[in-house]
Amino acid sequence: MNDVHLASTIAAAGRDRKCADGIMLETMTEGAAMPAVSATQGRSAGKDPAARRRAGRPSAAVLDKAGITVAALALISRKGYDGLTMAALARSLDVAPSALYNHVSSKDDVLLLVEDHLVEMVDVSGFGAGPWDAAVRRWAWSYREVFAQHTPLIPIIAVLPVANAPKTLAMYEAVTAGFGAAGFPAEKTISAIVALEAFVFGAAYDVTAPADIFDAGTLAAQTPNFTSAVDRLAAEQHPRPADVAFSLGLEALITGFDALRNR
Amino acid sequence: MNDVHLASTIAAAGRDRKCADGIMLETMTEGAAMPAVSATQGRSAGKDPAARRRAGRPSAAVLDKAGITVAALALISRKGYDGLTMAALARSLDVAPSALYNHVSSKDDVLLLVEDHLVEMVDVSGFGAGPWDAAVRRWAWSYREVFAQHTPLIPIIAVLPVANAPKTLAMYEAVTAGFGAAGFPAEKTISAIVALEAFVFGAAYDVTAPADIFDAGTLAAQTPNFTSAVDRLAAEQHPRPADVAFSLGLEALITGFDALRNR
DNA sequence: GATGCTAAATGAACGTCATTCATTTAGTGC
DNA sequence: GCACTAAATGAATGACGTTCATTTAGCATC
Repeated sequence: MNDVHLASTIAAAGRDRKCADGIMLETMTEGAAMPAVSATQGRSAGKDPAARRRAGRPSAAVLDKAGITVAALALISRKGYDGLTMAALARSLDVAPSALYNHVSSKDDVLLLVEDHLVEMVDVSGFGAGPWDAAVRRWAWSYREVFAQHTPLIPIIAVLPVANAPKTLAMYEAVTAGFGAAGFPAEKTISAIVALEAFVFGAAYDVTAPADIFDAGTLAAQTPNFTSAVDRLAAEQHPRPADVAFSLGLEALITGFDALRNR
Repeated sequence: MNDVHLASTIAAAGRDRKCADGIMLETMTEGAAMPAVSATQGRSAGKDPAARRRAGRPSAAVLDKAGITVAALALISRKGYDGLTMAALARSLDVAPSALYNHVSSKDDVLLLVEDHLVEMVDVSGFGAGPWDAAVRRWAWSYREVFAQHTPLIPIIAVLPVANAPKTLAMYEAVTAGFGAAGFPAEKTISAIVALEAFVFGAAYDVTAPADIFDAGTLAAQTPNFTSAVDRLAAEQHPRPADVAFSLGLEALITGFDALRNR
């Protein structure tokens, strides 16, 4: 009964990784590194579970954090978060499950890598160019869009110390700078961002909710006000009701916070 | 690394259950029913795991949904959500784990029972008495307070069809009625409630976040704006920073929605 | 009053999953 | 050449949710 997410086009867009974070240094030692790298990315449907490579340290490292992150993302978009098991992840990388633990300390650590990768897709380009309210609007919509496809990460990111996620920290820096440049009072900036983020996370869940979530069923007779209000909303025929609620709340927050700025 | 919740005084308040839902009819047949009932409520730290009762249907039913709900709540406040396993729940009720499945269909079903019980503690008493904004304020604060202690339920309640949770539906009815009585446009009511709820759920996570969540650590030098803003907030010495963000966002939402009312 | 039906318990077993540990092998620094 | 560490395999472990066969109790029906 846990949430199964369909393949998301957004997640598939995260294919363009530059050159990893650090570890890639060892690839210069010998030419045998190349096939190892292609194995990390290309051979996802290898038929032999783990029969070719014998025990012991291989000449070129098979795994690194960047490769694990990409494989996890691909697995999630193919099978959803229920399909993301350490065994499945290992199989998609053509290694034994225990090999993963040389690079990550736990499954939560994998989720953290995924989270920090996804944050890069959040659009902060509006800050520093154009008006403040448009920047907030663009940021919030894209933020919600990304995590609506990855709601199982929300409980993690919501309480995650930023020191553990450099890309997430970079996003906060960009947003904070944008608030400051727009004349937002410094002592209220973090609180405002936290409030906007809380709204974004909660709204991300709404996107994935079933269409009939507000159908009271047999109890409709006992909830006349609620049922009537649901009908009134349905009569408006919005393609995505969650968008209406998100827009309504976001505009209220933007208007309210806008009034706090000095200019 | 999953969330461990400390014992909450709120959860302990759910002790007063009336008399179960239905099944209690059979207790009139014989006097042996009494010890069985006291076993459900009183003997929580029974030393014998399940040795006294022999196989087969007992004279008086040992389990019912209300008893399972209360036991789950007690277990959660003692051991947190990590401690809520079907085996532990069964042990606290002095039954075999498989016996639970005669009354609930899955562990998620147990969580749904808990959720619907907790919603009763949300304060909707402001609606129908006093001004609209005060009612929303009281509702939102109490809603956040309850679920801050039960964040693992948020992914469930956020996408839960209301027909499956009668108490939750009752809450929506009360809030919707309050909005209508205050002149809120009917076609926007559900969207406004959904937006407020999204904010509440997201904010509930913030309450449980570690105090040093915004400590950038070694990366502080690369994030001057963010680090400075964090320091400015810290200088204000608020006892609970999450409350400041919640208040800031909630007041903006209330103000924004207030402007939509007809009066 | 025997017979069947269903509800509600036990106890054994299963399958999945994250994680650990001993072992093997490859490269690096002294 | 030698110790040390990194990175892989493979086997094993321990939870945990769930299912299934079995047993027993009460109720309804003929």
